[in-house]
Amino acid sequence: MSKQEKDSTGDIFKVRLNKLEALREAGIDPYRGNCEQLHSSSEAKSHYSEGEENSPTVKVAGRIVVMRLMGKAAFVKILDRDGRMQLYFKRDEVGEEEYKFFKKLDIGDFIGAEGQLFKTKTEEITVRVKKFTLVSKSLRPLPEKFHGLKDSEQIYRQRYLDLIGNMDSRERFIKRSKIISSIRRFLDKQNFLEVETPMLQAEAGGAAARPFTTHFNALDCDFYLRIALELHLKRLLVGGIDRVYELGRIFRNEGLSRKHNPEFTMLEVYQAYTDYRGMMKLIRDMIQTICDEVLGTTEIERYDGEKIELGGEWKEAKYKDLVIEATGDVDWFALSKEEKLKKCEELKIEVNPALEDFEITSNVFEKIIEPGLIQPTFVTHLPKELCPLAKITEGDDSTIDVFELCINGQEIAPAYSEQNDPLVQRQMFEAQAGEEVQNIDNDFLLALEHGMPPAGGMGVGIDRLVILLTGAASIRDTILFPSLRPTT
RNA sequence: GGGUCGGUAGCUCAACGGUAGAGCAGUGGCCUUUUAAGCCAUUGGUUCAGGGUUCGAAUCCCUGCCGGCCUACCA
Repeated sequence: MSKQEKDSTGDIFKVRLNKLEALREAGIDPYRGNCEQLHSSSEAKSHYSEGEENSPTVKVAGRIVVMRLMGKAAFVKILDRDGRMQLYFKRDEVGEEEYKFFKKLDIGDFIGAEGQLFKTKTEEITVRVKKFTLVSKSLRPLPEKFHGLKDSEQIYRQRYLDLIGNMDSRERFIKRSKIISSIRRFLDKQNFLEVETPMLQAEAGGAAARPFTTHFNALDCDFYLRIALELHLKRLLVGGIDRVYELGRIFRNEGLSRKHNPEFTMLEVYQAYTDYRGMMKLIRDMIQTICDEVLGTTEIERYDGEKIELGGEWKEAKYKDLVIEATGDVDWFALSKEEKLKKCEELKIEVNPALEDFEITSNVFEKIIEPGLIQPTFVTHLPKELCPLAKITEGDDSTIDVFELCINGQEIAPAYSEQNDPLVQRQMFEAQAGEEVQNIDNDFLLALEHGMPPAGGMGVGIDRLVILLTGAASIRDTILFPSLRPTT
């Protein structure tokens, strides 16, 4: 097929391949060139000073995302890490031959450009290009320039296209990274030590979730991907690292939803010589510091327009009081199991009748109370069955010293006064394990028997925190590459 | 796993039983400050896949694949 015939097919990829071939014939290999990026787009813009003669020369680089050719001059927008920047190409400035070459560039190509800054008549700071270089060629078309990429599947599978076309998505992910670095700064400043513990574990403990299984060839035994960070971090408390945290990925082999991704990022923090009340202050300070450093406001607007205020003191409420309030006229906790089930029916809460009493109550909490906790609320005094790793409340052996911080209708962070009595801990494990006694983490109990200082501990689901702080509609909008079924 | 909605040009979307279209992108022209630039011309389709109903299917039915939402599972 001749070049002419290929061109007439209209297939963009083939047309671009031909352009690439033509460049190479002319002695230009766009994948061999490079350029200097002295300024990012926003750095360049910050160098502008009124009056073009005062403005310095800048060297910028990025991907062409918009091209507006007007005969002998053109406006182009490039995208770099800081966003978009406009370039102005004029035949009389870059030279006739160069301008001819420029006109053959495509949207999607990477270029480097240098020139003086000026303001257009609509006040946009723009580079008046003097010299430019093609440094990488794009062979595929970009998504539509105005609407961007809309197809959710393609957004997830080809996130790079989403990041090029959808600036709100791009900004959300930048915000995620800034939130995480803000968290690290906050904890480091208070002398917490960041550590890394095993992701591959012979027994996946610290939570009640189904783990992913893998095989460890060298040891010839099945291993699990971790489902929590807790048990290793507490071993470090035993080891004398009395302020410790880990921020990393954990894996739970469970359903996918708007609020769940099988691999997600967890922060767990342990501080000795404090308790769950100390954790309250820590998490509030931490979130308010993020608001200050990253968002510049404590007021969040959700995707549906509802406002969340994160400033000031936060509400506190006892679990039991919330349940009684939500279930109305009767004392929920005085009801028999049958009466509870009946009440659930009245309240239109689907409950599996085989569940234990406290599980039915937990269902009520998760289905009608938690979704209503939009403003930050510390829910305290949870029933002991829900958290086998925490201390029993003094003077009330039915509850534990714990809070669950709920914001945006989701659990953002649970925190405990950590159980450090090795004998009580063993009992709790045994009661929970029932028949499956072999699953008890004896190595962890051995560590506890050596003595663990009193401590407050906390887990923060980072993805959900990012959902909250960015007003995202789904966890998939906060994870660059969410889990999807592979395409064959 | 169940329910439900969707999959049409590279992208954003029309057409909803009667010849598959538009805008953007692309290609060829015009245009020396544009802002989703504009103007003229023009290329581009196994309508997700496979069956069925029908004179005729993108459209109706069935099965499958992929995804969204809801739900289930879920410390």
